[in-house]
Amino acid sequence: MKEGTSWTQIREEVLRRINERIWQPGELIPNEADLAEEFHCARTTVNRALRELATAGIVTRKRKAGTRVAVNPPHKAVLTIPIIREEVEAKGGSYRQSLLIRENRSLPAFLAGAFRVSETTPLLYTETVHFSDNRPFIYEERFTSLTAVPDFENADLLAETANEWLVQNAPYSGGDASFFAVSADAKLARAFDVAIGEALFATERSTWLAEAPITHVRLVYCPGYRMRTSF
Amino acid sequence: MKEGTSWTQIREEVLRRINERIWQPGELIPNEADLAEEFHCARTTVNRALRELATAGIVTRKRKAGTRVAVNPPHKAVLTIPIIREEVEAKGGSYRQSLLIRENRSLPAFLAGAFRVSETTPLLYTETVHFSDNRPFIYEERFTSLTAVPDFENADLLAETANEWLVQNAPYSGGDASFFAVSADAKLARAFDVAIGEALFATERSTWLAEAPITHVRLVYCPGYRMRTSF
DNA sequence: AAGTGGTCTAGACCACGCC
DNA sequence: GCGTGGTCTAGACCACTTC
Repeated sequence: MKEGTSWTQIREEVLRRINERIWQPGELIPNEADLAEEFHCARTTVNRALRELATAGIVTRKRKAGTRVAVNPPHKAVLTIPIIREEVEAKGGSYRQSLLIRENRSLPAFLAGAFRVSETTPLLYTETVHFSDNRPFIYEERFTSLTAVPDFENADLLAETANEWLVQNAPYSGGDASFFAVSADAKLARAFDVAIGEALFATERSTWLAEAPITHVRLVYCPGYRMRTSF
Repeated sequence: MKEGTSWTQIREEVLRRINERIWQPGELIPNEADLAEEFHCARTTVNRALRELATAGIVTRKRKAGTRVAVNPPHKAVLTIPIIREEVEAKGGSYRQSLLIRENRSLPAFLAGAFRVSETTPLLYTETVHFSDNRPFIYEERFTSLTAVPDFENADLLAETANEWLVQNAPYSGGDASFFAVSADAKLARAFDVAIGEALFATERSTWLAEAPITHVRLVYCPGYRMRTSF
């Protein structure tokens, strides 16, 4: 049929009225039926536009109570956690990795809180340096549960990074991540060729599949690295 | 009417088939019409389910090419950037701020790349320490454009933080953020009572409204702080 | 009880993109 | 060309929430 207004146009118009304070924060905006009449379109189309705005946190919707302009702008940013090889190559660098350690280890005590496997779970520990244009870029320390991913013990980690192998072979249902600063210890200082105590950006991530822990990884980035996002 | 299957049920069933590798990564899944027939529902309902999965990055969709299981799990995390007062109070701490500096400044050269205002734009510079239970929590340095937000010059920043005032009074259309590590300089070392050179976690954010820069802020967190998120 | 958003249907046309 | 997803319609019933 293609008459009236498209849902994206309605979304933009509503956004405009909110940004120009025609509809104030906290204020009730017209209901779907009225907006459909104003825009000469079906109520479904208005619904789509407002639903997207609600998902984005711009408005809040409740049955019977109606649709209101959200009081707080959505202080949210989507963080994309890239595959290291892709991050390096996206910046035009050449990627290389060096596998330093690969051995079975039990869970170290300091990880008991972050990585919830029992002390007897067999784990594979790997330590890898990722290079960008032959300069050390990321220092990776990873524990992977061989209970959750038995095949990982036989993975060829020289051809493929642990990250890539797991992405291809171990689905996960959730995870958590943290971001912080560390001082370079002797090992990191040597790896990055900086002084001991240098401030480095680091992240830790755990992933699991239906409550079963899969892997825990700590990445320490080279000096000066910034993780970026837009919103 | 309420027959067939709801779109959430379809979404869950598709997710199940993907997680159980019934549909492999990269593989083409049946088209909307066929799935609608299988689930005894309208094509619109299948469309809704698959659209949500595409938004979440679980599948990729192209006209004519069809719907495929995404090769990479969505390495995405939604980062909520909290209001500092709320972050402190959510952890059960008592919040207090101390406004150290409030004066007009022109744009410092080192920010020219990050905060794109002209050199002649009048800016208000504020420097604030945020406390949690009377311990210094965050050191904030902020530049705010008085062209974009003239009223900010008269804001009562003792009653309300700059962040809160801007959230209430200055809508924004976008922004970017970066996350990194810094070494404590003399000022930060004194503020947090740590040694010079200590590694601290920091973020920088800029926001703008329709290309017009509003504010640029650098937050340096207390030693040991971790920013966390789940996915 | 009544108003409002949430969802579903059946059908239609359109837009993109592979061939 | 033509198959596939993207969108829109008009109508209907449902579910939740406030009154």
